Amino acid sequence: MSSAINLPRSSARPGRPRQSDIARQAGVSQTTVSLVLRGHTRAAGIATETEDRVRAVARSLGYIADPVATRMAGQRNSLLGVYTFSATFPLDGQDTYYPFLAGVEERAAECGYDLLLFTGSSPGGGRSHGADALDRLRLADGSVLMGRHAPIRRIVGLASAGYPVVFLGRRSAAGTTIPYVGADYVTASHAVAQRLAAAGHRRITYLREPDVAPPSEDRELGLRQGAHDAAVDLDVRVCSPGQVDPTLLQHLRRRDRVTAVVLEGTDTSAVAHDTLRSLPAAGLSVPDDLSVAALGDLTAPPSPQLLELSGFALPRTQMGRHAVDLLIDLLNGPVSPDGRQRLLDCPTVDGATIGPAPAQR
Amino acid sequence: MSSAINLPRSSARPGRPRQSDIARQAGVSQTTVSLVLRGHTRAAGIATETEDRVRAVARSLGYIADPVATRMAGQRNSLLGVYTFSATFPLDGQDTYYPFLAGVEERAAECGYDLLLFTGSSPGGGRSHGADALDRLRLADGSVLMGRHAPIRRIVGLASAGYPVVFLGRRSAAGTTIPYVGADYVTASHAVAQRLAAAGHRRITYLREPDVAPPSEDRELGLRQGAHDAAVDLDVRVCSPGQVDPTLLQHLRRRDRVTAVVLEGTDTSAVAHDTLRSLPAAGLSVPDDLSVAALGDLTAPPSPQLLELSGFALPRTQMGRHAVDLLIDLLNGPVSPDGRQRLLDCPTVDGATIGPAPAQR
DNA sequence: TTGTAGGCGTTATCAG
DNA sequence: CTGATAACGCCTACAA
Repeated sequence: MSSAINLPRSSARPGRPRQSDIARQAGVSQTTVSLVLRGHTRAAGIATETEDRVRAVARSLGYIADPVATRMAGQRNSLLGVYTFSATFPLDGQDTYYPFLAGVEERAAECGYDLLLFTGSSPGGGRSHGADALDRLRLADGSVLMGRHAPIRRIVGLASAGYPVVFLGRRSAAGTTIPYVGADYVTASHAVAQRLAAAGHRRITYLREPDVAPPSEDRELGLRQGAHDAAVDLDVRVCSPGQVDPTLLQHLRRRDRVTAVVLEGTDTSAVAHDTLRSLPAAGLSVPDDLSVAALGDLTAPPSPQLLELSGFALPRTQMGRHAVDLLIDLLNGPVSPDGRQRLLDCPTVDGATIGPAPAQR
Repeated sequence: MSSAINLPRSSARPGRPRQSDIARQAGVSQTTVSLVLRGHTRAAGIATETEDRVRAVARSLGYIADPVATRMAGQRNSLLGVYTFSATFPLDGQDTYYPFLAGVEERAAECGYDLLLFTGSSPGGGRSHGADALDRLRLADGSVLMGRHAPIRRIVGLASAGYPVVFLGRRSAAGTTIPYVGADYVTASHAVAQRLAAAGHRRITYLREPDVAPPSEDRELGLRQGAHDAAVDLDVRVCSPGQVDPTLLQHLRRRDRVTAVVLEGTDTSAVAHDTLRSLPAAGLSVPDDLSVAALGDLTAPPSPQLLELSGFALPRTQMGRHAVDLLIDLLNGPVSPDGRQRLLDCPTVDGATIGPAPAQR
């Protein structure tokens, strides 16, 4: 019989008061309780007297709506997923993703959403990046995705299956473009080239990481255009982490007559850090012997006493906030194609590492 | 008719696949799907063939159980809540909570849990700390709570209502003690007093923040005991942020003959940072004129070129990991009272700011 | 071996 | 103005 199921609720378990408890004590129906508690009393035209009575009983019982049931009844769960394609919280204190998360969290809070942090992407985790990892996104009403490397195809699949997704960073696959909030690397990098040119530099080198990822592609593009527009010699040099050493830097400066080096911030910024660490050993002082510019702020400063790098930063927190806004827009209905992609300006960082080009020796 | 209600689900909205969808495609009942997916196939004696078929359809549909419904039905959903009593991600880049979160995330991932980040606590958020904020925790199987200031009473309420909770930091209310994973501030602070004594300091001052919070209480206790054991003069000085200036420091050194100052790391470490910033203006060099020790690492270093502070650090990431372990233990059944509270050792930081006590002038 | 039915606590619709 | 009644998605005791 169902009594075996019912009894524990009504008697055995002291439990939390339910709307039906209030209803009984107030002598109304459970529906009325719900109406009153949700403030629909006007719309439903409920007697003020009734309302007061219900409210009183609710208070006296210390009633609190069960969030689980509430979300179950509404058809959304007010949960926004956050998925990072890489360790969400890198062990070595890299704070690449943290500011994004901060922005996401801030805005989500303001909008009444909680965050579902998917942990599948952690290295050594019990879960893999595999198929089911992405499927779990469905737990949330919609999700913000990020990470330098992401399986676009599958994300496109998700999105076109109607699942609301926003990528933090410009991403697109052949044909389709998924909703994203990115940084305008092209424009910002273009400006960096111009600044270097304005400082008199005629030969500059961009030390970029070898992996193919939109941020690096966009930077290279902007830098090339900027260099071209300013009639500056640009050498794009692809380096793996560990390949940059004092010798290379000396060669650049002495042999190739390069007067400015452009670095980029990535999830590890490994190449950039290598470069900065190699400068002293190379006997090059910044910006006297060599100017240095950064495309995007470097995470995890290598040493404390470094000069602030000139270049531009990423509006990470802002990006996080906008991503949430876009996601919520998506949740609330279709968004025009134009509105689905948003690029934010990168704040310029004056810094102290761009100086006038040294006279040719 | 209900068709008006049913249609949107089955056709209009692509939505998430439900067990009934699987059931239909697999030609079985929804019950069977549930049984199979929960692994009750043995107990229920379900044909292996049926099971395979169900599993295949589930996979092909990318089925994932709705965590809300799962919990509603009284089951676990493999979600761990994280609630911070203060902004989880402070705007000013303070990273007090981040390492905790990192530890929690790591361990949760290893154990197959996702994280539910409750955002109710953000300042300026649309939500308050109010009643419902804490109640949303129920969406998760259990929760990790943190924050220098927390409404213990209500947390005790939650815990004694049977909801699994672990506090990150030692917390107790009159009578009850909630499960926690804390840092052994007492022992670590005691050791700091001893170290100062060993360096010859006979008069030291502890500049602590005015608010009453367990970390500060424990530190004061340990420091007092350590000072007592080492026969050292300890002055505990309660300072509000902004009250520490060069003049105060000069007075301490010149008038009170204090040779060492002890600072504490809090969520803002405001007083500590004020102190550090005031040192140069006070004409005091560290550690020649004055030794400085830190009880807990200071978040958000005030200036880049500071010496590493001697004292101890917090094993934040470890604490986060242990909190998850404890929480999972709690989830799996009763934990002995002894096991419900865990204190971790604080790693000693040698640093460069404790020097021999200067000779009395 | 599989399906039926009822319940979890709330919201929403629709008669009365 | 109020109260049945039916979802929401899942789980499980019990029936067939």
